Amino acid sequence: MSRRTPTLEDVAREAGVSRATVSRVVNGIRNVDPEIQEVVRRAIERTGYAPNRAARSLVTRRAETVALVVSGAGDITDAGQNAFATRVFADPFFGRVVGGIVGFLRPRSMHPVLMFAESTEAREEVLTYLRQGRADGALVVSTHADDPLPALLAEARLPAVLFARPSRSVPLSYVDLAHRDGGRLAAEHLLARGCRRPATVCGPLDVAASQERLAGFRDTLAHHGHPQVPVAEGGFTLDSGLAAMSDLLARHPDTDGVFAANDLMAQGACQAARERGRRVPEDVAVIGFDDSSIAVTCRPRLTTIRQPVEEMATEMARLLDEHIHGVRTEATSVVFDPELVVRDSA
Amino acid sequence: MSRRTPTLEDVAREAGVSRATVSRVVNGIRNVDPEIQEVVRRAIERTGYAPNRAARSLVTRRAETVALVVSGAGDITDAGQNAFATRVFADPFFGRVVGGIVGFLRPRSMHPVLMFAESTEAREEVLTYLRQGRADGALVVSTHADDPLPALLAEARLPAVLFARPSRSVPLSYVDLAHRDGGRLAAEHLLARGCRRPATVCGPLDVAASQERLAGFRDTLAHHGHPQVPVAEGGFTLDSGLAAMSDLLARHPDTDGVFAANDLMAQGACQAARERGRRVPEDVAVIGFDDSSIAVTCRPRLTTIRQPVEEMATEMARLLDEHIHGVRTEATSVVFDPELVVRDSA
DNA sequence: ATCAGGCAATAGAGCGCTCTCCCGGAGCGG
DNA sequence: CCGCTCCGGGAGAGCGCTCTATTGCCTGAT
Repeated sequence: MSRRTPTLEDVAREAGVSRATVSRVVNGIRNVDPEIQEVVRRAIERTGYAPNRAARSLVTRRAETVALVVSGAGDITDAGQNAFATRVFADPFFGRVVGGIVGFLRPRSMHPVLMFAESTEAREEVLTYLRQGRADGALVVSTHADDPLPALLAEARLPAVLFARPSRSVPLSYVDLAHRDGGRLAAEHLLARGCRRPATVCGPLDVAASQERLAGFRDTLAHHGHPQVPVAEGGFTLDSGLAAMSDLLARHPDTDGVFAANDLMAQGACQAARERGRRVPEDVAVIGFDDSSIAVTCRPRLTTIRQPVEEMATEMARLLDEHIHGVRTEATSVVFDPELVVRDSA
Repeated sequence: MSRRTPTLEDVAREAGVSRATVSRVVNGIRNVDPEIQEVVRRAIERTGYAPNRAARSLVTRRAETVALVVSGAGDITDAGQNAFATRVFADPFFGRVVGGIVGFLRPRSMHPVLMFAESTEAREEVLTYLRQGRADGALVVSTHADDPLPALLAEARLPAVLFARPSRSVPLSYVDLAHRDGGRLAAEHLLARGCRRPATVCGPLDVAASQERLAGFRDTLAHHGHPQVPVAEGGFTLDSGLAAMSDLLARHPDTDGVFAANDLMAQGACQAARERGRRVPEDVAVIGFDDSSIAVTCRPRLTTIRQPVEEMATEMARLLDEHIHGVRTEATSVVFDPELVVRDSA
């Protein structure tokens, strides 16, 4: 009737075997007599034994945990800490990332530790966390280019995998999308629908993905007789998309097709178009990017370029797992293909 | 030039003191000669020492980690695992919860482990995780009433705090909102605007919060001469809100004010109203609940009942911390007050 | 009968840390 | 000058687990 939690020792005594034998049964390794196995299993049941992870980690040098780091650039004030978290998850994109990661980790009984790294101290804390062995590696999703975290991780030789290619080359594995192809698909679709005056609400140009999407869009249009394409830069938020679209329509009232670099901005663009008396898609076609949940919930439903975020996130987790277990040693990149999803907005 | 990570022993040797002294400096306990403190600190710096958490946890019996469990009822298939995660985070509500929790944990150098418990095995895993001492306690956010997890946690005497009062009484602390007052505020606002035919798109009626919001709304209207109020039940999603509103308008075309039990459904209700040729708020006023990010991003911007989710989440973390450290032993509830936020939709 | 070889199970040495107990010296009142 | 307290510091016993080395036993070849 002791209150303390049972240990291997207790189970061993209960089963009348040694600690080592119980350990083998628990970890399912080496040959253990099936009969004894059963005895041990019953003893475990009876005592309600659960192996102490700290003790195990101490000797295996594995935490069986990975950190999921949402990383920003710059140095936000202390007050902005939880605002950052709120803002990050306001974008359905991260939910999909989490979903994909959990999909891989879970069957392995692992769970991600959620960390935010938008300040220098926060980044330092991530490094410390990993160095202390509380997590075996990090999955990093940067919200901004010029995120210093990847370089810090690489320098400290800590296992990590990034979502998207870092702006400065860093010897870490990453998964990415062929953004340029996404821009191309958007351009081709607008042209196919007969748009004469295409334009784009691009993402922040300090983000590589934005540049690529824009480049793919522009290049394709240039090949089809549109050397100049009106561009307005947004910040991947609904508001910024709305503003950029207003700006675009003010400067080029005859715009009849717009490629927005993500769905949130596409939604904003639709609202701006409506506010200025344009019908979507009749007067102006709008095409988004990501195929996030809002693409189907907003009206009109968005035609968009699908980014297989879940699969990409799953691949991240797989790569990290391989790095942690030493199966993979070289930094690797895996690039996914975008896909056009036609709905109502274009 | 050894490759293995430095231990206390190494630092002690480097500083010319004992292991115990270094430990004291690291943990900042007891009086250590300032001079020696400085010597040790420099040794730590030089060796790049980071205390091994597994070893520390082993002796302190603390993981300094809490689990953030998003729990659902029922028994979803394996394939639905990451879909569940994706869906959960599609609701901006959870981002706010995460933000509030992180806001409390972070200054304490703690980080939440994200877990999903929508199946029996997943729930078992949460219990095992805690029993193994990988986390010191759980913060539970249930998506459905009749979630069996709280009872399991209480039975296992594991520290846990819930978001929202559990449907069946369970001896665990929780934070909640005065939902009834929220319903009352919504009713009063609609009446104040001069609505004659109020109705409501309520939430799933197996959720206590939905019932309370509905009750508060109904009671208040009854007091003001509206004994019968049309009700359509939704599922807290945009689609369900849209469908419920369509239904409502079909059955009661003269409806001129609607209280939707969350913002997502309010947004759906606005879309349904528009599809049926009603202007919002001129023809029909719509009032939401939560004051989530979509309340300000959707058009028209939603008048809504604010739920201070971040503060509630912070309080959850605080309560759990107190339970873990034995400062608080009795299960406690903290109830927050809702607040009317007037924007454009009503 | 002897002994190599293989397999099941045990013994016991740590993993890196905390913390209690102990010791030596300084400070101080009697 | 003695003995007491106080305080800074060290020694060492674990925390609960894994894993290597080892023992004991049985089989089968010599």
